[in-house]
Amino acid sequence: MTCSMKDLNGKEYKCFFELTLLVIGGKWKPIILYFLFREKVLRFGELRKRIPEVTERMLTKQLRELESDGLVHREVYKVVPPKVEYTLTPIGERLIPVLESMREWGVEYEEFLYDGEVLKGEGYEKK
Amino acid sequence: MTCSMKDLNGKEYKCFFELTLLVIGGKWKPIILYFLFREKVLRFGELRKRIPEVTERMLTKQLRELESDGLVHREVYKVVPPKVEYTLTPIGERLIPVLESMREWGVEYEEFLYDGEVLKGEGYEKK
DNA sequence: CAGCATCCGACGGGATACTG
DNA sequence: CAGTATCCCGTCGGATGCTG
Repeated sequence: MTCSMKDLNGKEYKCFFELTLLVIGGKWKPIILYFLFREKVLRFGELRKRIPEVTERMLTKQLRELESDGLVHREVYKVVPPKVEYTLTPIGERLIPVLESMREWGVEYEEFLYDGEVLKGEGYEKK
Repeated sequence: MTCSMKDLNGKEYKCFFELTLLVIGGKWKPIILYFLFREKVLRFGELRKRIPEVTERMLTKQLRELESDGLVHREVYKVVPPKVEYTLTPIGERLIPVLESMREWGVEYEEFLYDGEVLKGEGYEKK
């Protein structure tokens, strides 16, 4: 496995792990992708409701990045009031199994944490 | 899927995707994990040789985080000159299939990029 | 050999206010 | 409704130098 330098929209990556991380690494991207996968078509405001903690600015930014990376399709309707719908592209959908496997490992990992190998005697508290 | 707030070593996460991203998200972590998976036992200097671009500081930092997150085991031999060996823990090994699926998607995604949906007419160049 | 300490720049991401 | 435009700050990660 040689890891030569390539780049994606100005961001560098040395191997395919990193390429994938570049694309899904934004703070809100996995959640956005997951909601789009579950509900197929969502408007901007609908996404906001489903992810209440995100600010408009960040939601816009992350969606634009997902769009320019080709994972999300943005359909603009020329009406008043404005209407914009977001959907996954085919390559975006192919990412879902990866997210699923990450989720599964996360579940397992959390159990591991509570079983105490790491947190043994460190005063960790669950909120 | 409700996403309530929890935290891992002070870092917050709302769902299992994010938990996994917290743990593997460091710039050099996937590569470190992958080399440890392939070669089972590696000393600090051996890791450096395999990842020439990383600085000592960053390699140390990422290894310490992986260790405190329970993915990597650090074995210190009290000899002169110092000798430290790194290995994957069981939960660390269980992460490998996830990294593999990320790598596979990355390969597919790169093909998609070169087929031009995203880069069509944007002057993208392969180095 | 395997590190830690310090300094520093870049940028990811938050808060707030404004608009076609 | 679906965004921009500013401002700002914390952190990630690089460079360099020192040590048990």
